[in-house]
Amino acid sequence: MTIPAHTTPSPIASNVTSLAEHRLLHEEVIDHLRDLIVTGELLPEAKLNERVLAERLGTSRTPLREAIKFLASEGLVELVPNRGAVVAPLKPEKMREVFVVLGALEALAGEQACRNASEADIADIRALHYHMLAHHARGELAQYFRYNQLIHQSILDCAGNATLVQTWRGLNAHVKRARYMANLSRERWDKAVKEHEDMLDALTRRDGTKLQALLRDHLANKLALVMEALGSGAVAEGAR
Amino acid sequence: MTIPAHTTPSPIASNVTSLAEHRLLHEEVIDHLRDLIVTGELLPEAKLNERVLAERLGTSRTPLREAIKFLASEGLVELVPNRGAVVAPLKPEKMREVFVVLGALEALAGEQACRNASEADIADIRALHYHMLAHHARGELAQYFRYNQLIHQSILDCAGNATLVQTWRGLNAHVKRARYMANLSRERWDKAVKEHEDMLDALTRRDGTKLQALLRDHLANKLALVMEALGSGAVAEGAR
DNA sequence: AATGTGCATTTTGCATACAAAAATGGGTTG
DNA sequence: CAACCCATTTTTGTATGCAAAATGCACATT
Repeated sequence: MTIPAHTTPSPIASNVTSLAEHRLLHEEVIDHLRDLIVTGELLPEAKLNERVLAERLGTSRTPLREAIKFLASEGLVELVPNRGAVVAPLKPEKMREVFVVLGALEALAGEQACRNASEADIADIRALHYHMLAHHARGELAQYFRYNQLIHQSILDCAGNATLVQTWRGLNAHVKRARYMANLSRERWDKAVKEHEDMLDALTRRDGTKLQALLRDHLANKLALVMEALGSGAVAEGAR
Repeated sequence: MTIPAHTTPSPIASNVTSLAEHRLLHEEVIDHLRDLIVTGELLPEAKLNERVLAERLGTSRTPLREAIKFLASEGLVELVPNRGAVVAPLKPEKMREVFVVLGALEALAGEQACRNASEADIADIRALHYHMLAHHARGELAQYFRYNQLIHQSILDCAGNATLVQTWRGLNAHVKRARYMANLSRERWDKAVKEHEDMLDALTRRDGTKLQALLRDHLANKLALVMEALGSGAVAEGAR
């Protein structure tokens, strides 16, 4: 029933920190609502009843509606005129699209990262990598995901392109959402880890072309994984 | 004082048509406000006074605030806690970032378009191309831009990836905004047209690799153009 | 039984009201 | 003359009110 911490306190790369003081309500609501959607607590196609949701989030309808508009622009919710909003459906076709675009973005990021990353940046990523390996070895899926995400995000950060990061983040939310629904076979999991090894290797050697290709493949494999899950009707098994 | 029609009635590629009936107020406001920002009628860093803007757009503050949140997610406005929103500044660094990402997206689109486009699609793009040439010959800049945008959008559409289109659209708004501020030398203009010739050629031959490279170069040149304009202090000369 | 039809309820969309925070400005003091 | 302080005004952030649209449901009709 508790909500996983997904606000990514990101050990490295804290670019958009700032607001220390008491955050604004509608901003809180944006993050809270996004979290509910990404973690699958609000299932795809679920209707967002304003009165009910506002009460659940402890606000009035106004900040909630503003948050919904924000998330609509991110693509996580869909606005239906005069009928409010629904959680964006999780269609296989949409997933395919998102992964294709993410592939291009991560490939770009990988290339740039090989150019721009400092040795310290790479060391940080290596550290994250070993954390991830540890969690993989212990079969701790949630923590594995966490570090996996942090690694990808760090590579993005190293590209030195905040716009790229922001764009990626928006699309990645969809992936995270699918992740929560897909079960990971040990076989696929091992494969993914192996791919990460290769990626770290390419980054260390600053072989941008190689890293680009690896990231594309990695994303393609993730897609295949998600498609399996979606195809097998495991779509609606997200929460609770 | 009148506002240029920027809602792109798009001769070809009308994918997201639907709502025939009376659109919702906050949606109107989103488009109207985006237009004001993209055309430079609202200059970068301009403060968005809710009371004034609401009056100007003929609504109350509620739909306006919802629109602002939506556009904030697109990156066209920035939210400052307890101090409202401002039109996103138009920094050279941001432009560089946007063009790099757009380059990757358009390259991806070009590659996919060479695979997926029907002959009819290509014929349509060719038609747009000739329209553009005509306007170029007559020195009609605004109409040239219009068809230029339509061509790029059509290539995107041909990629058959709605998410790609949506992502591109959001970033492209920033470019459009810069466009309205940059003056185009005849020399650069001719060069851009020549590049479009090559692009059409590659698309016709379905040479995805070539088109990809051309699009990347084309975007890089556009960036150089915008940077000139921004660098020469012509930033604040948008409107009025 | 299936399909309309009209009324009651719910829900959305927009406007307004109110409270808290920030800007403004004028006067005082060092 | 500049810097600071405090009261006033303005502006933002949130909650609430109200009208229009949608939904649900009982009942009538074929």
